[in-house]
Amino acid sequence: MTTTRPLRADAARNRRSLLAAAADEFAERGLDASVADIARRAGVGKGTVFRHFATKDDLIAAIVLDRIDELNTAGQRLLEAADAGTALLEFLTVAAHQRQQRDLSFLHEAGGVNAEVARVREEMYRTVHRLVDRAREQDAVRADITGTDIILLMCAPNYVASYVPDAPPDLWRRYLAIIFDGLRPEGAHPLPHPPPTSA
Amino acid sequence: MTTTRPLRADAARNRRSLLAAAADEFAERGLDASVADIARRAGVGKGTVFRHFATKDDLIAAIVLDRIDELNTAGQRLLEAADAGTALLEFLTVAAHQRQQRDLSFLHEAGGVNAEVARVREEMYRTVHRLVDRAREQDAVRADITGTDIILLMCAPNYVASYVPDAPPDLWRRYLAIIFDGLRPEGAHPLPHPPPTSA
DNA sequence: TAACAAGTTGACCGCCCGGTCCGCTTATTG
DNA sequence: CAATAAGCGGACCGGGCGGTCAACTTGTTA
Repeated sequence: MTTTRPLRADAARNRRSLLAAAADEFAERGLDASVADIARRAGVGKGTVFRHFATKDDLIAAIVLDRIDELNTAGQRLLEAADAGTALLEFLTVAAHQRQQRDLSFLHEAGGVNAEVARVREEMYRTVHRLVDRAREQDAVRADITGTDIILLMCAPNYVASYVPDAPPDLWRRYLAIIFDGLRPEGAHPLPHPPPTSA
Repeated sequence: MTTTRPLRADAARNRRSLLAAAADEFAERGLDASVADIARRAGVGKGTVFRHFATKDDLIAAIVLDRIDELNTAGQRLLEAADAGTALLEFLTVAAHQRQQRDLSFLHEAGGVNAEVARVREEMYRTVHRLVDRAREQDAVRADITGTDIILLMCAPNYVASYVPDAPPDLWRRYLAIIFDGLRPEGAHPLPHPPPTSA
C-alpha cells in the first residue's frame, strides 16, 4: 500500500474546488465540458487539474465514485425500512434527485475502465438487487421485474425530463411516478421480452 | 420556388449512400460520429458530403426529417384504428422500433434551428396529442397524462435498453411494456407534479 | 528564516474536427 | 464525339481539445 503524505493546505483546497467545479460543469454541459473551462470555473490553471487528476477520465471517475457511494449508502439504509415498496421508491427518488440537474447518467458508462469505479458500482448494484428482491417478496412490485431492470430504469426519469427546455427542477418526479406505477403488481400485463442478464 | 434541375445519376446515388451511411454511423456512434468516417463508409470523399449537405447539421436534419415523417405517417394511420389504446401502444412500438439501434433520440434536440424540421416535428407532435386524446377518451390510458408526456416518454425504452452492453435488439420492448403499464388507468396513483407545458 | 519540496501556471504540442477550395473526372446533351 | 457543366476528392485551414513541461511561487519544516 502506498502511504501518501497529506496534501499541502492550498492543494487540498484546490482539489475540492476542482471537484465542485467539475461536477457543476458536467451537470450543465455534459461530459464534453472542457478541462480548461473547469479549471477557469475553479479559479486555477489548467495544469493544476492534471496535477490532481492524471486524465480527464480520472476526474470524471472521482466524481462518479462519490455519487455512486452516496447512492449505495442510501440504499443500505433503506434496506432496513419495514415497507420495502416505499423503500425502493425512495431509493429511486434519491437517485434521481442526486442528479436532478442535467444527465449524469454517465454513471453507467463512465469509468468502464477504472477498477475502483467498477468495484463500487458492482456493490451498489448488489444493493439495488436486494432492495428489489425485498419489494418483490412483499408484493410491492410485480413479480416479473428484476434488479437489473431497476438499475436500467434508474436514470430514465431524469432523461425524460431533460428534453423539456426550461423544465422545473423536479419534473422528473412526474415520470418517476409513472414508471413506478408500471412496476406495481396491480394491473400488470405480461412482459414481451425476458430481462437482460448482464449489466 | 427554386426549380432545381434533377441530380446527375451518380450524384443521386452518392446522396443515397451518404444518407444511409450517416444513419448507420450516427446510430452506432451517436451524433459525434465524424463526417470523415461517414464519407469513408459511403465510399466517397469528404468534400462530397459537403456538396450535398452544407453543414453536418444539415445532414443530421435530412435524416431526422425522414424519421419524423415516417413516424407522423404511422401516427396518422393509427388515428383511424378503432381501439385507441392499442393504437397508441403500436405508435410507440413503431417509434421505438424505427430507431431500435442506438439512441437516435436527438430527434428532439437536432435541428432545433432548421425550420423544416421544426415544422414537421410540430405536425408529428400534434398527431401524438390526438392519439393520446383518443386513448384517454376511451379510458385506455390514465386521465392525468398528456400528449406531451407521451412525446417525452417516446424515446425512453430505447434509452433504457441502450445501457445493456450486448443487448438483444428488441430489449426495448420490455421497457416499453413496463412504461405503458404505468400509463394505464388501472392502479394509477396520483402524479406528484403537473405536466410540462412546452416541448 | 532559510532551504526545499510541493504545488502552480500558461505557453506549447499533437491530434482531430468541421468546413473550404481548386484541379480533376465524368455524366449529359446536341 | 466533342463540349460543357455538374460532380468529385483530398490537401489544406483555423480552432479547440486533452495533455505536457519547465520556470516560477508558496506552504512546510527544522
